[in-house]
Amino acid sequence: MIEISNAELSVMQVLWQRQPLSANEVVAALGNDKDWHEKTVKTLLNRLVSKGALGFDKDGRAYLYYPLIAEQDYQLEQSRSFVERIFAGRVAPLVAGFARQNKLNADDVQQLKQLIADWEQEQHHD
Amino acid sequence: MIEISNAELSVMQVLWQRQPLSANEVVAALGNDKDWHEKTVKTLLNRLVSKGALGFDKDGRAYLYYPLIAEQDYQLEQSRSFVERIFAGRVAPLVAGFARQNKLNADDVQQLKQLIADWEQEQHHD
DNA sequence: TTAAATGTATTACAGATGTAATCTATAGGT
DNA sequence: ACCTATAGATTACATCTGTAATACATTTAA
Repeated sequence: MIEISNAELSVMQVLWQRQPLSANEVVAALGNDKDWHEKTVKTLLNRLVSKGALGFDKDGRAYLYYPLIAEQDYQLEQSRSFVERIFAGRVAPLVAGFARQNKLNADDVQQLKQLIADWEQEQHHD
Repeated sequence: MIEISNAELSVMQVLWQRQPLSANEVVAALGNDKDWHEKTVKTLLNRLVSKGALGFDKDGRAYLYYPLIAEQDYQLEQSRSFVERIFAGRVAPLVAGFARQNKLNADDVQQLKQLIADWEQEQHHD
């Protein structure tokens, strides 16, 4: 399993949004949120390539980077391991925490209801 | 915010289960799951005390350790920051991932339905 | 054609973390 | 009253991470 650090994740998220991007484009995209030196971003790109999380094509002397792992796969694996570690594998208590803190909005609830409906539908299928 | 590392978390979880415990009792409790040297566990206890995550009372030359932060508070904060980082703050997509992977069981769904019912109830009382 | 600019690669360095070993003080046995 | 076993404190050390600076190569402007 490829380990992606917090800072590296921000870089991945830029490239999951739009790809491929040159290093400078990544720097620019991060500029809004992060106050990182250009050199820092280049280091992160480099480490992500070493780890096998990013690939690149050459465009003259510059590289165009793109993700080698899908955001959804990453999200699934991270969710699984987080819920395992913190909630002994059960997701409901996590949602309960959000509910208790009024962190659920109508959209969330709507989506959860739909998920439940789908799940129950699935149970009936033979 | 106190940062608790992965290894340290396992120690906290033992003490959230039962408290207070001597270092040796913690070592014993961890013995089932982890293959850690006694010295390693002592180091983790020490770091957790330094970080303010554990306190202790003296019992002769030994210490009896107990958590200074509540498991529920820790879970809430970790959930919040995880969902923020990975899912832009919305919890429903996380649950959707579990659903897609058939990681929801009837209990989970039952609890989610209850949460939703409570939430909707709450919306009504002005 | 040569020098400057710019892109990537390499090196840097402090703090956190995993994983202990060693040091020091003292409770308890003889 | 001592000695020894043991508990906690301190030190160790490699790797990962955040955060760059410097080195090196090569495109391109003059």
